Amino acid sequence: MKIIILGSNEFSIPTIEKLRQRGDEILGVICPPDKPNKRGKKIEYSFLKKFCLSENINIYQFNSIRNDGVEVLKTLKPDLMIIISYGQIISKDIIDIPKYKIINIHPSLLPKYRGPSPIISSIINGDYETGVTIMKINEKLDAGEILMQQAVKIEKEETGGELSKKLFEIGSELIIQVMDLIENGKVIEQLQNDADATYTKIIKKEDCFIDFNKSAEEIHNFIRALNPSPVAKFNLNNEIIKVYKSEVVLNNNIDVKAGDIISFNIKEGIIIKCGENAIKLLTIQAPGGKILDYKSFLNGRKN
RNA sequence: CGCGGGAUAGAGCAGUUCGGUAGCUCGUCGGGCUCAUAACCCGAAGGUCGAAGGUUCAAAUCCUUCUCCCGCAA
Repeated sequence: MKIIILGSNEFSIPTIEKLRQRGDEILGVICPPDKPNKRGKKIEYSFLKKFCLSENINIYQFNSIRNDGVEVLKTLKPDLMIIISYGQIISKDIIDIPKYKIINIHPSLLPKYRGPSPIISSIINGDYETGVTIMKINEKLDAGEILMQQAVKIEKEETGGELSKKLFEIGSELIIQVMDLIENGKVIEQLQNDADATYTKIIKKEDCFIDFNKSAEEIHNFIRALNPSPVAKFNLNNEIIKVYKSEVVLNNNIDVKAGDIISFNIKEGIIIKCGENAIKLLTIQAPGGKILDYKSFLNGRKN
């Protein structure tokens, strides 16, 4: 088939590679416009764009795909379009361009966790299982018919980044299976039950601050969900400290308030009291500094 | 040219203001103590001070240029 991919990051890459192995033709990859500047230096292309450049894949970039993209897409005459983590809303006239419409990899067991942050939300909620859904795009957000779905276990200490990688890897395999079914006319479209739908919100920077009134368990899940991006953080002596890894420490001392520092030394580590139990911060980062394990962080630091 | 921090031993840092013996903590290795230890004591190894040029009797430190890393803001 002639395929167009819409993606913004590296999670499209497994799918692109598998499609090429399968013998499909990638007409092009649509990715967002280059961000103008990073730290006042040169323009840095996205990982996906760099990959496409090195693999000789056509790249299309539209400020607004609804306005600028339609004519180009019509000209390309794709059989199928695949959306993998692309920020913009797709309008009806675009959906109708490809012969087999547009399908999407959504990293959750739809209709659960519709919206922009399904992976992070599932870890924050302490779920033991999530999944990947291949669905058709329609005008409503993440509400199209389900073509294929697979449950995936969430490992105990798995981070948001690790789980994302895993889910899109599995998603790329499901895409291949779905395409086989489409070609054979055997694909089954299953409606979502909107009554069961749950929704996730976009995670903003101000949402990343740790609330120490919550239980250590919840905070630990929050930290690993937001690792490596956008990263959980908290305020320590007017410095914003990012936290990448943590572990729960049993501590039900009533005399210590939630948010108080229980220990801050190399021997015992950095331990902060939470609403229930306490949390030990293992890997952290000060502003302007590198990501450090707690021993290195404390080492040269005058307390 | 968006704002800012940084590069010194394997790691984290001090020293740079005001030029004059390369330091601290951790780790590593060796030894000791101990029933034992990730604890404690003693000792050792480990450096082109990011790169290049300049000033100087003398540069980690002063001047010029460059490279790389990171935080914020978008």
